[in-house]
Amino acid sequence: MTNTSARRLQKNAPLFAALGDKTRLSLLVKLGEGQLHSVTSLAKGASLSRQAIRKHLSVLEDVGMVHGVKQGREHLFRYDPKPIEELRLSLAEISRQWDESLLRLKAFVEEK
Amino acid sequence: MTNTSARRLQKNAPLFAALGDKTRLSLLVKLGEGQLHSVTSLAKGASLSRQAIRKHLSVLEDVGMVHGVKQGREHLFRYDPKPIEELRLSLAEISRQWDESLLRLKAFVEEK
DNA sequence: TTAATATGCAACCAAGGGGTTGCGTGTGTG
DNA sequence: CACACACGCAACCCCTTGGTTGCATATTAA
Repeated sequence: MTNTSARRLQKNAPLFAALGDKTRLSLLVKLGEGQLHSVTSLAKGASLSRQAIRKHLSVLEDVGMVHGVKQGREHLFRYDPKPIEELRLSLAEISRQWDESLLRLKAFVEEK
Repeated sequence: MTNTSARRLQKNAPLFAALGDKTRLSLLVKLGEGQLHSVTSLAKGASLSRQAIRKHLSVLEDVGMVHGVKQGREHLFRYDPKPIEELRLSLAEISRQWDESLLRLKAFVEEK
C-alpha cells in the first residue's frame, strides 16, 4: 500500500526536523566517527556556548540519534545508527513509489 | 572522503527542515501521486486555511520539491522528485560511512 | 582541603515559524 | 455586466527555537 509508507514517512517528521539544523548535522558528523564525546569537547570546536551545544544534543537524543551516558563528571555521547537507518529505508521506499507514480502518469499522457 | 559526503549532507539541511513538518509531508504525499493540484484543492482536505497551505507550498517550492505554475486563475503545483532523490543518495552514503566507522571501532575494541 | 573542571538548571531574549483574518485583484461564468 | 471563484499580499498573533548569561553542584586533581 502507498498508504502505509506514507504513514511511515509521517512518523519521521520529528527526525527530519532534528536533521534540519546545520549545527546538529555537524554534531552528528562528529559523533558519526564512532568515538564518545563529552559536551565540552563537542563545544570546543563550535562557535557556540556549551549550553547551546547541550540543547542540540538533547534534541538529537530525543529522537534517538545519539545517546548520552554520565561517567564521572562528564556526560559522554555516542551516535546511534538505528534512526538514520530507518529513515533511509523509509525514504527509499517513498521515493521509489513517487517515481513510479510519475512514470505511470507520463506513460498515460503519452499514450494519448 | 568522509569530508565530502559530510559537506554534502550539510547542504541538505534546508531540505530536512522542509520535511520536518507533518502538514508539508502530507502535501508531498498528495502531490507525489503525480497529478497537478491547485492551492484551494489542496486546502480542501486539510483543516487549515488556504493561506496556511499556500505558505507550506512556498516552503516546499523554495527547496525545489514542488513547482507551481499559474494557469488561468489557478496556481497549480506538481511534485519534483529530484531533491528527494538527491537526499536519498546523500543519506545512503553518509549512513554507510557511519556504519563502517562503528564497525571499525567495534572491531578495534574487541581486538584488545 | 582547595581549586579547577564538567555539568545542570533556570531565566531571559530575539527571531522565526505556523496560523489566522481582512482585503484587493485577476479570471471565469451566468 | 454582475457575480463567484482562486489567488496574492500584508498585518497581526502566539509559541517554539536557538542562543545567551548567571549560578549552583558534583567530581577530579593538586
